[in-house]
Amino acid sequence: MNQSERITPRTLKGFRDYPPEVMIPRERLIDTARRVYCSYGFSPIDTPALEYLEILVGKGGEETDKQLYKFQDHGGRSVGLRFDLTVPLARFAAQHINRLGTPLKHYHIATVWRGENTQRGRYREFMQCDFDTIGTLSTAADIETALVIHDLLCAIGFSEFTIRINNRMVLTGLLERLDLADQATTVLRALDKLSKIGPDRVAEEMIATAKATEEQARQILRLSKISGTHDQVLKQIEPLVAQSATGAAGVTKLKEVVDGVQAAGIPQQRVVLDVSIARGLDYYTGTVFETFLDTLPEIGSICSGGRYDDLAELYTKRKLPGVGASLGLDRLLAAMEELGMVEKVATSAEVFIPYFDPDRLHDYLKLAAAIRAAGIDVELFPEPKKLGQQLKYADRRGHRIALIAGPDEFNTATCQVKNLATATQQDVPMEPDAASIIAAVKEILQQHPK
RNA sequence: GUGGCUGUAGCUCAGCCGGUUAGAGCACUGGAUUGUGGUUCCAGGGGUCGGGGGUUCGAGUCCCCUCAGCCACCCCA
Repeated sequence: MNQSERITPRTLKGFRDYPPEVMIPRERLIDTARRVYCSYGFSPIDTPALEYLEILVGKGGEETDKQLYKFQDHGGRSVGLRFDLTVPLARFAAQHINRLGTPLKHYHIATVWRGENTQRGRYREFMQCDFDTIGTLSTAADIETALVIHDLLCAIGFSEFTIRINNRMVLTGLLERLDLADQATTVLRALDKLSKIGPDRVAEEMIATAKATEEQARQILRLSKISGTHDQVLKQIEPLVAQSATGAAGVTKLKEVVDGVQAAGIPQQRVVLDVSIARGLDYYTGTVFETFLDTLPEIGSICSGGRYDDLAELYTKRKLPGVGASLGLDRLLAAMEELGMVEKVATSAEVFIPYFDPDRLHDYLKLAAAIRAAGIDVELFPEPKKLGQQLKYADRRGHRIALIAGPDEFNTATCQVKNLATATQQDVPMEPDAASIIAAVKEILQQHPK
């Protein structure tokens, strides 16, 4: 082919290829998320990547609409790629609730698309792992959401992280009292930046964009000075929202959530009441969560969510309150990569069989089949190269055990079981069903678990 | 979407005021070692210098456009 005709292989901005060393930890993470979600009784769902545009538009606020990938399909329909998994879930719930009943406990692990500018841990195509409880107003579901986030991060292998919790009603109550309720979104957006830009600039922004007075801004920022134990924080918030029924209810809910979380046995320091977190998305109405890694806070929240009691009302008359959260799989992976938590292996098969004796292909195939039948992943090298080269390949790919059998071994009906990590090996009898070999392999895998 | 920085081998980078055949380390392939990997030694392959256009006798180097990455804003997982 002429060089000028050749197409440059490339990927779009914010879209990535996933080679094995990326996919293996990625799939492990997905497995972990599945396991934790299932352990709380959540069951899997999926929805289409493409939705009618009207389903997606106007749910997360102006900014999210700008980031939506939208176009006309072949039939002239206005369509869009899903921006998150919460909006499709709300549609799903509204559409199927009569058949499924409540409460609905679902998890949804899938790709979403946002046409925004890229940055580290921030892509245009990325995967979210959502779990949601639909159809109950009970605070038990809010508490459980925090517990799932906690268990999930522990299961992934984190010990130093902080789940920040707030309730939007607290903020709404305060804004009502200050007669700023109609500016809620802009005020909350500004407040959300508190940890990043500091109180002075938040105040400036509130005055500029939300038309707040200096006194109003000062009142709101009193929240930011609140700190201490859960009880201390709650005591300080109470008087600020006392005149507002909404605010008082928010404080009560907040207390119920932290009490429940504590009762479930979660270490206090991992859960922080932070009245400044507001979440950008417009649809949150109650409890909100953000989760930060203490060792890498600058990457942003890696698991966020909250209660959205009115989202499904856009699709159904029926009241369908929901609460849930979303693990940002790709952002978390970027963080783990940076923290050196991602082991670089190119294979998940523990056992490697070198193609040693060129005349014994069938014996190797049989051996591999017997080991696979025992539930152990095994790779047979495809060509009878020099043994040293094959072992080098096995070492590089991250196999853990090599089963070496050449003419000598076949003559004595044995097989060398070699532990690649410790460079030790043992001769094991090779039976037709490979029982002794399988036993030896299992023993090594047990002694040196991953 | 706006602004800034960056782009040379698979990776990390060097390459002077534009000058002839574009370098290093690591990685890769082969050999030393015709049956044993992660150490060592030797050899080799691999680049139209992100892409396109311009200035120039001459461009990796200067200018413009474009694509991509990073950073800030914005927003968020």
